[in-house]
Amino acid sequence: MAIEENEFIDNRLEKLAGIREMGIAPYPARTPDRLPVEALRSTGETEEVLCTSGRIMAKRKHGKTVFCDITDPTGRIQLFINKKNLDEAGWELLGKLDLGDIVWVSGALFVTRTGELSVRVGTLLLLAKAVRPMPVVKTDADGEVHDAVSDPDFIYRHRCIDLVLNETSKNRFIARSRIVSAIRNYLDSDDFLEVETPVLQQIYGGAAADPFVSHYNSLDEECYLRIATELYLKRLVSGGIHRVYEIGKDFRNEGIDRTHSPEFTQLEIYEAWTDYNGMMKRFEEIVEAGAKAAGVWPVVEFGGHEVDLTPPFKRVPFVPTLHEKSGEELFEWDTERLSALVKSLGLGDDITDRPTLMDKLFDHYVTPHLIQPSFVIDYPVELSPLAKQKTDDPGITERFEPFIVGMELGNAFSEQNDPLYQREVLENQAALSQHRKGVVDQEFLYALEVGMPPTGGLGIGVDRLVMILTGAKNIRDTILFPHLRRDK
RNA sequence: GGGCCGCUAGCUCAGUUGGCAGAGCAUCUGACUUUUAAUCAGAGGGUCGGGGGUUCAAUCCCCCCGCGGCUCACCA
Repeated sequence: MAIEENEFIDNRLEKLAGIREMGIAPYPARTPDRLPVEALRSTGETEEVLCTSGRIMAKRKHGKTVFCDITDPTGRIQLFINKKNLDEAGWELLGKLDLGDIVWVSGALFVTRTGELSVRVGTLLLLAKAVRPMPVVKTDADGEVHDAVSDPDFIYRHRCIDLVLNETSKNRFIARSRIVSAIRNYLDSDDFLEVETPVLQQIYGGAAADPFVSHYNSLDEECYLRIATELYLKRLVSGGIHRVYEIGKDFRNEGIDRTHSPEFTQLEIYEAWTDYNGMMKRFEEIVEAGAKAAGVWPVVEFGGHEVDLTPPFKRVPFVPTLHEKSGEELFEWDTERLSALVKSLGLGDDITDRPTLMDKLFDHYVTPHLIQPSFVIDYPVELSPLAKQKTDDPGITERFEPFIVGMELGNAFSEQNDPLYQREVLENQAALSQHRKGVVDQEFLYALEVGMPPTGGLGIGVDRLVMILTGAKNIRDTILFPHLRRDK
């Protein structure tokens, strides 16, 4: 398929041809020595000839003088290009340059009479000709941005333009990278081992979600993209890797919305000789490390809320809080009455599954109040098949979910390590499952049977944590290339 | 999947109670040797998301479809 034709591209292709006719290679392989733009700026006025390179973002022509603004990731600087300072070829080349082209320049630095530090360009080289125009965004003297590219579809499909034109977007992805580095650094320096477990799995588990299904051609076998790393990581704890974590993509073949992406980044950590209380501390410290890396420690603003990230986070017990916020002793109600209530609240019709009813009611009555960082603790056992029960109350599990600004950021528990109990729960669950009737991960149970020490486990939705720490309102704004329907 | 909103020039957006389609920026031509949303003079640029219907006439009204946004549902 040839490049599309339009007035702008045709015009640039003509200039490109003209440049080649001049004997200039428009896409040279090598960049002569250069300083980053910001390094040049911080040098200030000097007679010394310095070099830099960047993308032409603005061009103001004044006859025999042309001003250009060029940028690189470090900043922006003005070029002062005067016919008398350039050789003839350089001046001719300038006439064939457009906004978006990537150039290299050398020259002394001086301040113009309007006070702008500028490169008095003596040599001008083309490093890459842009044949497709980029939208032009201008900022006026008051700092007001005009014609910003804001169409989300355009931004998601053409992230390269978003990153060049939208500073907040670029900074958010830089922050994301630093947050993830800080988390790794925190865990690595506390003797955790980072591992990689299979993405393609024959038996998927560790969560309740529909998987993406694929196929091994050479084995002629169905396989699944993982929905969680949990079961593999616990096998490693059994194997004596007592502090272990993985950061990677999980895939869930379910709805896409503001807080759900079918392909998302999950951090799971497992630590022997501790329990869910230990995991609460880990979560608090991970948030602290991330917030410091993002430069929002200890208070971050999100959606009009001042969120205080200072530990300890509030502990919110599931059942008492549900009773308090709803004003009813819901846990004492029979299933029929709960179902009717859920229906009357418009949360779903004909739900007869007790755990699901409880979950919905909790989401309705409690979750919206969890603005400041909170751990919802002590979930009913029915909601938590992989968690250990409390010794003094087998109806409650040692489990928590962290919430910030009403958003669930993860899930953690004192891991169930009783192999007989775990087998029973998983087999019962599998018998009821629509997707994989009777399928139980025997290797996981094998590992528990061999013996797994008391262990705390914690999963964190990394994209959502990045949302909180960078103010992103949609999970897609934390993912460089979010999934979109085919563009037709 | 449901509801609501949107799709007009390369970009940001007006607009037409149904009657030859508009602006700013960008582009092209010209002027200009310290400008910075440069300025001035001129020019070009559109399948008004796609298809069907109603009508003398549809970008506008109706139906279907596509893509997107918000939201509800689903989602450990």
